[in-house]
Amino acid sequence: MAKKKTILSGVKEIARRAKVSIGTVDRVIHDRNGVSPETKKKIQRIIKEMDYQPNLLGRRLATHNKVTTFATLIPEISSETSFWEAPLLGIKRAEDEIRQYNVKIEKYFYDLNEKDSFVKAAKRVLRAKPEGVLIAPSFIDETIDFTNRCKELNIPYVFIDSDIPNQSSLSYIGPELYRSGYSSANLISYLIRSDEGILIVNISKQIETDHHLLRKEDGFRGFFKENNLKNEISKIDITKVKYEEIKKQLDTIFLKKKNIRLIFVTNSRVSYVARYVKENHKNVILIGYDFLDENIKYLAEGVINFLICQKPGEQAYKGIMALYRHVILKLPVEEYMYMPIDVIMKTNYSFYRN
Amino acid sequence: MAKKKTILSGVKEIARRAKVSIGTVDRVIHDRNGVSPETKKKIQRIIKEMDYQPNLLGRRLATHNKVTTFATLIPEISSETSFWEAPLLGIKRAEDEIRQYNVKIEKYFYDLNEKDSFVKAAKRVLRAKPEGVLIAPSFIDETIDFTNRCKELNIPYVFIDSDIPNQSSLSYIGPELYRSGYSSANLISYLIRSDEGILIVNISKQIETDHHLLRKEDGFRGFFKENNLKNEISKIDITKVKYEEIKKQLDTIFLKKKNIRLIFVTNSRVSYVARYVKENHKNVILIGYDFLDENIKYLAEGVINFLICQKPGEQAYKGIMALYRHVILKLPVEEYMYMPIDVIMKTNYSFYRN
DNA sequence: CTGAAAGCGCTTACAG
DNA sequence: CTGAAAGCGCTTACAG
Repeated sequence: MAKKKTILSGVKEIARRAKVSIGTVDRVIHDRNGVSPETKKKIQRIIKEMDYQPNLLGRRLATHNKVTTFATLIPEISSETSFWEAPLLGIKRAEDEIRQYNVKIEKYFYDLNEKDSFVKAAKRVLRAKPEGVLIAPSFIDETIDFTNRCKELNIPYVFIDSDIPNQSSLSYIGPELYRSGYSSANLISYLIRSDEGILIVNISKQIETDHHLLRKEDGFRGFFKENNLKNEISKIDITKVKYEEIKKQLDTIFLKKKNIRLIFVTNSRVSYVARYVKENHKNVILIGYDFLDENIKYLAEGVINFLICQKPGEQAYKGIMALYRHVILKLPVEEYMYMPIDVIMKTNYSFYRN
Repeated sequence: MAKKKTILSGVKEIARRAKVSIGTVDRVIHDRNGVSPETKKKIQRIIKEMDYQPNLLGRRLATHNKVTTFATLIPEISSETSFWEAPLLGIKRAEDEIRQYNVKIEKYFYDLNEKDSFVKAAKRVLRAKPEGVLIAPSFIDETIDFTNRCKELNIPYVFIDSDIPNQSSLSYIGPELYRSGYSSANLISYLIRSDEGILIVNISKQIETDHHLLRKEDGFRGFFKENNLKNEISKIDITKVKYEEIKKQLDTIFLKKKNIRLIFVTNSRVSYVARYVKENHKNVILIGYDFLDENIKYLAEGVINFLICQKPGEQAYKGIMALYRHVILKLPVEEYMYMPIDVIMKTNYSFYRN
């Protein structure tokens, strides 16, 4: 077969029509300097006419040697909760997928109980000068300091897990926390009678600053109020994440409130409460958050009845892919990607993808 | 900067080490004829040593002009149910994504109420000689006839929505139906007292052959039996998918069974029952399947309380991507991809991705 | 301001 | 049985 020069496409066809070289076409496509206004206009018109879409394969192949580095800044996996395992896996999954486009991901971690560790890790991130950052913003003020520096340095960043609004992040990928508590309340409204009591349990070393939990609690109470449900709602805040402490506080509240029929734990620490419920033979419905091994164990046993899950692995995966779309592909990225609010029971968890 | 010939990679590096041309390397990689056994062995050894992974970008770019055609064979969207809208959207989403690799998708449809329409559409698919087929196998025997022909012609196929085991399909992507009913029963067990009755409603023109519904019903009953739940379970099969007929049968059963507190509709036709419940002011909990506009409307109103959803759009999307992975990328494909069993309420449906 | 050439990693004829 | 060359669509120096 003789070479068919008849059907050109892409930059070549544009160049042919505009009677210029493909180099000039490339300059216009990327809005680089050094093209006369007339030539530029003509080429832009032709691009419009053809509805030209660049072939990403060609583009990526041609820029093959350019390494792009992203940084991630998330809590380390601790003995208190293995929650952050899933996001890390999501980051690695994204990394595997885009490695072939020469993207490297440098992972930085901080201790959820140490503000300082966040500040230090953030400094190291800045020193590395990545071309994009994924952040789980546990400490609001410190995060804002950090993202302000990113803005100065023109480094795009995405938030996962919880949002800090109005920080011009490229995207937020995670739960809508108010709605998450609201929806949990909806489920719970089916599980109790009007004369039965509810206990809300917040477990976190720094509850005052832990906006996650408070937003969820707000949503929870919002649903009950809006729907005029009159169940007695008690609540305890536990700031020492130790079983003995948790047991003490639960013992106290159970003594005071005899009608507690259901416990709602506002985060992944529900397994501590599960242990208590199991050891003390409490006949309660127990609902908590997150698909962790320790939680699934109690779910399978029937001690935890429902887990609300919001795909933390997917959040991180999508966060990296958003950076990739923005930085490499130069494609638009959704500003908010709210995760579904998933209801997990002992009979459907095996099909769940966290 | 002078050309760095120092660091070669990929086929070039293999060729350099083996002291052959890249053409010969290519022949070995694709197991084509015309390479002496010794050369072949040597090259294979080097490939192993280097842990060589082909660059898919380069590969796809080089084979850019080869058009691959897949066919899809699913029910058309009918006035009875808009269920098949989501899979069609999933197919289109996959098509958009792999269009740049020159994949075309030809879409064939059949009428769920007309076996013959399936047979005819299947014939047209075969005539088109696609390189892969996605099938929603509503009619078992007819599907087996069809897939047998595909096997003869070496055309790979995937099933979505419901499976026909042992038909050597490349993959099944859809619900595990027994487990789906089983899990629904688990949820329902929280919603009723032991003295309250349950009504199972199957709605389909051909219930005897509609393995979907029966498998779900089995799973449902299985849960109640295994957990020793004694609720009275009634059931009706409705084979005329018309509101008047459905109303008549529901009227009859409600007259006979005074303790019905919860209705479980085993497929997406739950909106018919919702209309009945609403118009007749029945005080029941209503649970059904699938994220359809007509169902969501009743969910938002509070007439339907829960919908079980299994991402039909995702099923079709993954089905096409499985064909793409197998046919184009020559990568392995999972034989079973079971969908999660999602619980949708009026408060979380807006975040759901079907 | 513009063009011609080389190259990204691979595949595809073609020649021998 | 093997090699040399052209090409996929794009980007990147370099020369003028």
